[in-house]
Amino acid sequence: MIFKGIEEFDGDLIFDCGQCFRWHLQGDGSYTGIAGDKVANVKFEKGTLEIKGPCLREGDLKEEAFWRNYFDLDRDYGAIRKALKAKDPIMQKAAQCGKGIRILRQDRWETLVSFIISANNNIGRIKKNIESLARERGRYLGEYMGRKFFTLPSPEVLKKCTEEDLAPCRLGYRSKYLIETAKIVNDDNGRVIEEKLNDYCGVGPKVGHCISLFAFSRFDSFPIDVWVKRIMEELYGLKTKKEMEVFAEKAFGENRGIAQQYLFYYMRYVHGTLGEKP
DNA sequence: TCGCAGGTGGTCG
DNA sequence: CGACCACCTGCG
Repeated sequence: MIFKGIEEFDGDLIFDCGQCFRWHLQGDGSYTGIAGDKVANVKFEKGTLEIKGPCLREGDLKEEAFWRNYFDLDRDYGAIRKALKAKDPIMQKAAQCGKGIRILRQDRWETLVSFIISANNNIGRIKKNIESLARERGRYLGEYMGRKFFTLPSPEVLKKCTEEDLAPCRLGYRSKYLIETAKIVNDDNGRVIEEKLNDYCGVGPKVGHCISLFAFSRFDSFPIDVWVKRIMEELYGLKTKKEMEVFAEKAFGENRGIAQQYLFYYMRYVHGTLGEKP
């Protein structure tokens, strides 16, 4: 499946800026991963996005619509970046470096599960926890490019699990959060409700904002994690989270969620934990 | 060994 | 309310 004429798409940024945890870099620069129950390999080169997958048929309009939506292809990120660059000199640089970032439109339940797991956790372990949960309780889809793929367990499956059942996943105290949350979501017929985000167990302000942004495309959500807090202290001289929230709304406006992604990536670039990138 | 990691929930004052 | 603090786990 081919999408042409895409101006802003950088897999290294999209798949490694903290919004998703199930995509893996391949030797050729492409990414292989899973979204919902769809396994795929994604490669971008010179304005052309190529998506391959074990179950992908050429000309499948439904599939095309799925990936177009998933990668938010109809949004003009160039225009958003341009507008953000005009806000201040710091954001100008951040948005410059962040060219190619897109906010995925991820499955709500999967995003909820992923970010409950992310709380007080590090990326490496978050990824392992999620894969482990999928492997233990999800549905096996098959092997693709040398890797076995499993879906995440549905609310219905997860609500029936005990903490003991989930022990092999090494989720720690997050196990009971997931089980409790699964019960609530299951009672709502499997639907994750945006207005109820903070009622879910294990969802506080930070995780809630991540879900709003990454699953509900609420671009005016501005998740403040320790990294964003650090860089805003460093670059903008702000101290408290409250100050940062107020500032972000005023300074970055309705697209402050994307601004957050640019800042997050920019900090890693500045501090050299990332490879060279113009 | 001990602190820390992309916070949250519970408990005080 | 706002300010603590315990919390599973694995890595450095």
